[in-house]
Amino acid sequence: MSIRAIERAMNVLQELNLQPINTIAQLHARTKLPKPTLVRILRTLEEAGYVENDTRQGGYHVSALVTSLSSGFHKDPLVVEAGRAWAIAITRKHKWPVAIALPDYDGMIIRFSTVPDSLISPFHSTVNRRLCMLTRGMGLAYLAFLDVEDRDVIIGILQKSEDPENALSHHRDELLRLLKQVRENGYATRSSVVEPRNSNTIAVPILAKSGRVLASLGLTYFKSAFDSEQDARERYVPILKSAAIAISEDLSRLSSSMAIDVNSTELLPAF
Amino acid sequence: MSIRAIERAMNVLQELNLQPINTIAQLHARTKLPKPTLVRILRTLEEAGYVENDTRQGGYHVSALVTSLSSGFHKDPLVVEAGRAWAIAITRKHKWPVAIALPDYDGMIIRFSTVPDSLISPFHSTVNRRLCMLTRGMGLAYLAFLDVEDRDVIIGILQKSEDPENALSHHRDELLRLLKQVRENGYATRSSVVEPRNSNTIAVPILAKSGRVLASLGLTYFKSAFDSEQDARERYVPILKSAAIAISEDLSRLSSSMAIDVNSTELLPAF
DNA sequence: CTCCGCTGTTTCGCGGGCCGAAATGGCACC
DNA sequence: GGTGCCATTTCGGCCCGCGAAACAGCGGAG
Repeated sequence: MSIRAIERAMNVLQELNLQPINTIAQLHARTKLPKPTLVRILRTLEEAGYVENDTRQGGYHVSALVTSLSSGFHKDPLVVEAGRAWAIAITRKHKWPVAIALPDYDGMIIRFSTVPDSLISPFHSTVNRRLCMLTRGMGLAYLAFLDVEDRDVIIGILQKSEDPENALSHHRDELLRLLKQVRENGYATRSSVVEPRNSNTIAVPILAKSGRVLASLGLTYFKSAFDSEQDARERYVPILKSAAIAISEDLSRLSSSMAIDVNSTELLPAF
Repeated sequence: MSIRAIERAMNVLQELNLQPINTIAQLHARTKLPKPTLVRILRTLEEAGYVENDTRQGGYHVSALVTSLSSGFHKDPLVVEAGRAWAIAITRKHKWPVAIALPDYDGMIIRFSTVPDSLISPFHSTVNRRLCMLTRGMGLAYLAFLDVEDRDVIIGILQKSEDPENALSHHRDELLRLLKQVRENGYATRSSVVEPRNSNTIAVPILAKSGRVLASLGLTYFKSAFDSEQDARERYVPILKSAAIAISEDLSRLSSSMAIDVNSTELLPAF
């Protein structure tokens, strides 16, 4: 009962957001649409200004105008707003993509990702993607720092799950040992039994000043870029930890409603 | 040669982003599309999850999923990334919408706006909107702090413009007097001869540590909410000034590539 | 050079999907 | 009950999007 052409166009636009550059063949494979249809849809989006056909690179990519399709929506939690600039700064300096994930019932949802900023990264932009709590670095980094009561509620929920990625919830001792270690280390990594195997994620919790865990901050890299896992951890764990602390500080300043800043006006230069 | 249904849907989606809630009648008036067509497009977008039909409020609005249409794009300048959290914090506390604008040739372009966050605001989300340099608060706040050389280049360009909003460029003395006053005050406001008359904007420059002006930060309010213009200025100018300084500090920390933070790891708590 | 396999793009005639005037149903106010 | 105005549904016609097929433009292999 709805308009097929529009559904297709929206799917194409979503797909275009998943990669920096998209060939017709890739889009054809992912959307199952006939190529002439894709060309027509892409031309339409291009004439409307949402898409650019980069002939040098041989493919299409979204343009700046796509932001106008969502500019009316930003109800991101403040922790995402506070964290996004830090995430971008890390990616600029260290190249690998960084993401911020928030808890959602029995998993984590990625709310911000610098994948598009990361030139070397062939990863898909993973905004709005759901991550399992027990096998993903960003899930573990959150769960491990949750207070015991809330944590046990979530583990209870996970035990009812059929998802094999939640299997660890049935081995409580093993799970608690893992969480304890995450807490001691101050970071978590993705389980090695889970896809994709050629990359890994290091994640740290973002804590409120009160100590409550709000979100997690994760960096993803290709294993092949480092001699060992240990190398990557030694390099990025301190960076992520200090960024998490900086986000936490920004956050408390922001939510304190700028009372201090307003009072200190007399200290300001004359502008 | 392009697909009409898609063009229409994209226009509707853009319009939906301009107001928190949109009735069919409003959309009909703005897009000139027949109402049955609108209903069909909206149902399509709703089934795809981009739009919600809020029957209580009697209208449609974009949903969280629209972010997936632009999640692959964030090449915002760092100053926008650094400033957005502060803009949101101001709007949360003081309700009025706040925007960040960047220079673009002979005008300013709004790159971020908290209009959607501002419940009281019936203003349109103005992201990507162009503002005149000489009549708008955000333009003057930028231009006044530009170094003399660059400033004169822009004034030269403006003098060639036919736009009546750029008329002041032909009265150099008057213009320079205005800019001098903006510099002394540390803020600018929108010219009173320009639409919309029922609101006003107070804007301050965002300066790099080097002193170079990067962008402007503006707050818009209804005149009727205050006894006088002076009341509004006394209240919001200090807030905007301190926020601009905070953004500037965040920015220099972010672009210093976090070298300091990384080295201070030993000071961190154990997480 | 020619063939091949792979791209992205254009052609074109068929058919069904989108279109919108008109009708319907719903709600608020007089 | 009447009168607007609203969102939504109906339905027949016509147009417009559809996609198989053909075309064109590579680069590499034979």
